[in-house]
Amino acid sequence: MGDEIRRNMALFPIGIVMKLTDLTARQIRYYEQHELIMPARTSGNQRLFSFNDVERLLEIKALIEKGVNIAGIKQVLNPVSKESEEATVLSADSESKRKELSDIQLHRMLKQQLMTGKRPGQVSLIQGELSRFFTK
DNA sequence: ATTCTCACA
DNA sequence: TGTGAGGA
Repeated sequence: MGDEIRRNMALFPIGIVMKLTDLTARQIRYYEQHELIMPARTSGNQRLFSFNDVERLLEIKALIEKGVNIAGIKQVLNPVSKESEEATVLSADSESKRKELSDIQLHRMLKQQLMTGKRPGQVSLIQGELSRFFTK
């Protein structure tokens, strides 16, 4: 896994990212404020995005179109803690561990469903069951 | 020509 | 989220 450096290499300015993602500069900056992305900066304070940032923005865009809000996206997309999920499980006691585990499984299922765009007839699950995560 | 931050007749 | 101001 070595070309991860290439994918995380800051390359393009916001103008190009706008065309690549069909998002407005406003939206891109807004998502950054909410820590959904954290692009690099040039010495002149200009944002520089990597391939990963762009892909991430595309995922965010997809989720927003699915009707998911920032809080929800934070749950589904969490690069800020790839191992925090497991850490949560490891640091939990037997009883809460069972709960945390089911949460993580549900978490992954929801992500898969939202990203894969499955089950057209159960959009209610996205607003109902998912709200459980948004609120808490 | 581009992007940045801030603020809202 | 849009949009315009004012600066880099």
